[in-house]
Amino acid sequence: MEEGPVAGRRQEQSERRRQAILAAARRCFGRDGYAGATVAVIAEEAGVSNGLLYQFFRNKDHLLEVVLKDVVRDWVRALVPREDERDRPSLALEQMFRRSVSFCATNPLLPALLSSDPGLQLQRITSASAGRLEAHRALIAEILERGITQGEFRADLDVASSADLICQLNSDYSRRAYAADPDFPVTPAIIDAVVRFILDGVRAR
Amino acid sequence: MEEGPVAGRRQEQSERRRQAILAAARRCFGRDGYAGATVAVIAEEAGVSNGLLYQFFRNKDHLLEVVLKDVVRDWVRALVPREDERDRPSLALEQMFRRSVSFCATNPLLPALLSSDPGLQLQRITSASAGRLEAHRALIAEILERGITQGEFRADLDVASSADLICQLNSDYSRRAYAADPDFPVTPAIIDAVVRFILDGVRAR
Amino acid sequence: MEEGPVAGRRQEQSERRRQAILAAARRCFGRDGYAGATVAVIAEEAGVSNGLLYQFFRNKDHLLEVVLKDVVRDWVRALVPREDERDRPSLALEQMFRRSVSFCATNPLLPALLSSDPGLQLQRITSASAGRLEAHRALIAEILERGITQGEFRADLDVASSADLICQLNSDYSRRAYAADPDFPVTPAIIDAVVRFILDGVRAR
Amino acid sequence: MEEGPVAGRRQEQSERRRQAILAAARRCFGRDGYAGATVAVIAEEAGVSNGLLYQFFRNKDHLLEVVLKDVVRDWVRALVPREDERDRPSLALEQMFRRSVSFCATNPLLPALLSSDPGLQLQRITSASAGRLEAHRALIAEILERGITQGEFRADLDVASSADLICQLNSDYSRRAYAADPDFPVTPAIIDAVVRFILDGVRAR
DNA sequence: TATGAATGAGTGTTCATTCAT
DNA sequence: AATGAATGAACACTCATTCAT
Repeated sequence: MEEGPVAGRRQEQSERRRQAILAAARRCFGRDGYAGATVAVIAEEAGVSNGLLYQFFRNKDHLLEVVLKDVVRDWVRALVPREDERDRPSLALEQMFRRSVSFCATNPLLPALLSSDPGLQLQRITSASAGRLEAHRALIAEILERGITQGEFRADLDVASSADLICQLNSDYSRRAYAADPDFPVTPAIIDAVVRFILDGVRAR
Repeated sequence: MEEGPVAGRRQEQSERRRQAILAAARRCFGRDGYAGATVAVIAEEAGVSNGLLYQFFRNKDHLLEVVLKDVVRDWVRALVPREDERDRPSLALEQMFRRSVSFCATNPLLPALLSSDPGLQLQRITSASAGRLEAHRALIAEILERGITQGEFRADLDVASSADLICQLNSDYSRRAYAADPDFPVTPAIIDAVVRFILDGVRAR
Repeated sequence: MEEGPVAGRRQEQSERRRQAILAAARRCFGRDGYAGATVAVIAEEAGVSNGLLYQFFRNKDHLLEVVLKDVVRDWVRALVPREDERDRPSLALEQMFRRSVSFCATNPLLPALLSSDPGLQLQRITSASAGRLEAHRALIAEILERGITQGEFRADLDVASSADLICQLNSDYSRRAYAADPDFPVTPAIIDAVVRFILDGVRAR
Repeated sequence: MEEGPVAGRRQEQSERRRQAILAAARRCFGRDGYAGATVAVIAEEAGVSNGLLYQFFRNKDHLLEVVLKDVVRDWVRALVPREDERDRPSLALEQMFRRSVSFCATNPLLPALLSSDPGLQLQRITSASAGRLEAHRALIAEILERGITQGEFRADLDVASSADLICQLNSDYSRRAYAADPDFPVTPAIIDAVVRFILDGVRAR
């Protein structure tokens, strides 16, 4: 009924808790997978009660759905080329790759999404996000086309396949950067090698 | 107690059932993920009773562990260069890539393993298999070294990073070949493009 | 603290809200049963907040208790013979029956009470209302006695049992009139038949 | 695989447990209503584990469905006129009434069904049983018709309405016989009075 | 007085695991 | 060796109740 600082503070705390739940869910889903993560643990890590979760999200599925949308949104946002990269396709490709890796290194869950984790059984859910990945691939294709036009990239490049490959490497090393598997560390040297590899593959000789 | 043909036949049937369970488990884990697969369904698909499973395997975890070891063993076996590829590093790389994709296209579960599927919660388990993946990478490194020695590959190649990258692409497209996501199909054109990318990246100019 | 028209108006609105809650509770309990009705829905239908309910009623049980008392009070009030029926026992019986049916047709919840709905788990609660039902039966007995005295009813009538029977039929058809089960509709013809049955059973030959 | 006394004994015990669950469910549903009865309590009263219940019944709903079907089947079975009552309509009506009361006095849950307990919210479920109640009413109508033909019952009897009324009383006192409410006991005297009332209403003068 | 965000005990249900046969 | 009936711990989810505002 009453609007004002009082209602505001309450609403504010409520929103803070909602965010805490989302953050905890990102961590848990990313760490334990969908089935492995329990609502109870998510709530505990968020520092709220079991039931509060259901005031914000219809059910566990819905929570995951929202988390995924947020993560993918953040990721795609990070990938968009900066203004000064517009006319330098090679740089655009390189920076996109590096930003993606950086992003994932600090963002749980995306790896699972990118690898189409069968444990998530997310057919319906991820299809919503699939469009965004497609957009990402289209973005790369666009950069490649521009590079060809400008003569910086090979004229005979198979744009579609190359975009797929680059998009794939983007996802891969981003995922591994997060997973931080000690047996397969993603060192700066490797990152540099991959960048060189990509550019070698697309650049005109 | 009894030795002879009867005991032999029994043992034989027992081994056949064990294999049936392992085959069903491969399918189920690959299709449904670890948490999604139920012991009951695995037993049913194997055509045995629920309880028999526990005569061969300590528990669900153990079953997965054995399945994974087998799958990785089969995979690595398929990757080893053929005799006639020994002295042709480029061909060896290409065939290794193509064989891996073929293998995964008909082998559920490996993709999940390769992507460190968090749904599988394989931290402890995969460490056992990690050694084999490491061996795979070493194998690639060996091919690269030979190619450099023979002058077929670039002399300034970063062997370790390149091996990592190629191993990664191996896993990626193998995984995707199995997943068969309609939104991201792995067409022959893409396979060819990836092969070309790899060879472009390592070959001497 | 403050006395005057403001306090009065506040108190007035408070009472109006209390009544809104009671009305909503009648509807909900009648429609959904005790366990099926939720405090949240009752509050919503009453147009008040969840918590306000607990300012007027100790808990859900208490709310039901009050609702039941009110309903039974209204019902019994409706049953009391009118002035002009005082000396005409047959008419009194008939009108009582018809009024009860009419009352229940527009009053949820009473039917559930009348049928000792186990879903309501009313053992302790209804005992409070039982006295009123007993009063109703006594009322019928009284009418029967008067009818016997006046020679309109059979002299050998088992008053207690007959009162019980009539009270029962009262409840039955009242309940059914509300339930409005399409498979067992309470038509005017049935009402008439029941009235005739009752009068046939008690009237002197 | 193996059929014989061993498998038989196991199967036998299994069936015994199934029956124990059904019996416990009858008691619990009858005593506590659908929502009030918990699966845990039913299992405990049946002396089995929580989970076993779900080997026999899909879920709580299904369990109730089966229980209801059984109860109604038993009840209707009890109501069918005996051979020697065939040509004596008055006796048939009387015995039907008395048998129904006896049946319900020892059979939990039927009362709840008969009173269309809204707490059960059984629309879909009971509709299956509604047919049986309809059959019951048809049975009474048949007896009435025969009585009219034989000249034992009033020629001007409204058969449909009378059948409804008698069916209703059948249900009522059956229900009350089970509920055994101390405030409204069903004494033999009352039973006799109701029987007399019914026969008075239908018999020719 | 009035709100509704927050709680947590309790529910129905699943499923890995055991064990009598 | 093999079965599958039986177990019970664990899960997602609901809802009566409380309390800071």
